[in-house]
Amino acid sequence: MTFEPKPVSRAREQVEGQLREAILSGTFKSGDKLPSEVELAESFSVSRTTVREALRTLDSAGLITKTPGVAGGSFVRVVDHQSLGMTLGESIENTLRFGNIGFDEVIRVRRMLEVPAARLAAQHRGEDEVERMRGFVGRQKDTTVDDPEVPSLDMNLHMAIAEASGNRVLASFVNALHRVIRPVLYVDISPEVGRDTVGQHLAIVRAIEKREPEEAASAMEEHLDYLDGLRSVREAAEA
Amino acid sequence: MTFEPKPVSRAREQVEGQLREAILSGTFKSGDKLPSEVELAESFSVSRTTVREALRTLDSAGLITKTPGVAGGSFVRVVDHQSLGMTLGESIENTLRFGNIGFDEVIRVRRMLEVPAARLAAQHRGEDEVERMRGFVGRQKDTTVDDPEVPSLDMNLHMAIAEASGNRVLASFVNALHRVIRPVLYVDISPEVGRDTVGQHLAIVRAIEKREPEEAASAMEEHLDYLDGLRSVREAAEA
DNA sequence: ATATACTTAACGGTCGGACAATTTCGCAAC
DNA sequence: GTTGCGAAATTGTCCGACCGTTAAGTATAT
Repeated sequence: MTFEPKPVSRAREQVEGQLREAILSGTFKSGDKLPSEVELAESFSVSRTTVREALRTLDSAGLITKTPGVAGGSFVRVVDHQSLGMTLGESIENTLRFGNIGFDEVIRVRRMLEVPAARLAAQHRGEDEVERMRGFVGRQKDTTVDDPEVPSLDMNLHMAIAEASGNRVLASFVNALHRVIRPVLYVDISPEVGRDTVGQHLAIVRAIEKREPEEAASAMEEHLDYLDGLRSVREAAEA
Repeated sequence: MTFEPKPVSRAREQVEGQLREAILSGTFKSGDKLPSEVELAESFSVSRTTVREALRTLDSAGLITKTPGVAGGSFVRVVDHQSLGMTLGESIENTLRFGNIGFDEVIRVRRMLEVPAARLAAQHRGEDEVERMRGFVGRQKDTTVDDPEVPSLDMNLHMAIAEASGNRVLASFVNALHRVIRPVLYVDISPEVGRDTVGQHLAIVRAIEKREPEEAASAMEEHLDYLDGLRSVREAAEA
């Protein structure tokens, strides 16, 4: 029997652990306000400083939000797949900036996820979801390429497709990847590229609307091929 | 011109932002030791409390580690794809426990990633990576099903395959998913299931060794089909 | 009656200083 | 060589005070 020394548990960690467990096990539900810092300090018999450090960790982990003011306090955040995407995106962004993953690797994983997403969307879509997609494509058609909201329109469409797949893990992954892709991909696009993109988007949405999984998948693949082509052209020009 | 509201920046956030930026931009490199808390407090002209809150956030975000003692301090953590997987896994686990994503959704995304991973591994594998895989399979063959390290052996193999794909984003995603899958999937497995699993693992590894992408992909798909079958049988039994 | 300005109270945010706990290192003793 | 001990540096925790923000209530002016 190997004896494993258990790392000493600092007061902060214990408070943090108990609160995290209480939140995840549902003792505090979404939107609930947990006791004030002084109350928590008293019930744990620690200083307010220690409680605050624990709360800061939970805040940074996305489990709670803190708001000042008389009606303020620590509130349990809604931990849905949307916020999950944000959180994942941040971590990926860090690793990317750190240089320990490459942008091309992100792009390839994107393809692994978005093509099946389009296929699934064609199977599971609802009427309202198709309407949302059409809305994004329509607005994209009406905007000029220098409009600052072009990137987010594109991202919104891709995310709408991923959400229509019915798989929330898939949606949050796509969300996370786009958070990293968006700032890089949409620089210096010509009006012609804008028209091409809208056309490809329209093809994807139409296939989803018709409930044609394979058509949707190949339309998405074609779209991603087109984008990859743009990127390699641009990179070659820069070199 | 729309006037955008000014989200006031708390002192803690500014310190945190500057430090984060310094780390990500490479001013502090991996393993570097940041100035002590008192030094930081002086240079930012804030109290040590504020500096500590900022450091706590960075710690929780995985950018630094803090160790007490005379040779202690805040050190820049290596932000590689390995640690990324850990971080992503935690967030996914939270969302799963919170009930806002389902285990079946995790499983489906796993398939979207691991099948291409096997295919890519067959293309990009190195000799040492095959050796690692064989090592895991071999040890798995020699262990009994009640051995507590069976789950981690299985996970290690799947991760070795994902890493051999050469795509670190893919590897970290697979890593993250397995962190969630592991505690759920490996309960009450029979010796027969153990033998089947080893056989399927062996088939995958052999295909990768032979550099046969499609064979590797279909072997992986078969393996995942088998696991899904087990799960639905067990769920039916529980109901 | 309605809008405006002022006060109050509750809470998180910041401060400063103190002490405890942990770890490393050097040095002495055995 | 091992053990024991003290010194030093750094994070961890504590306390008490005050500042800043916010919601709500109250008075005041229009």
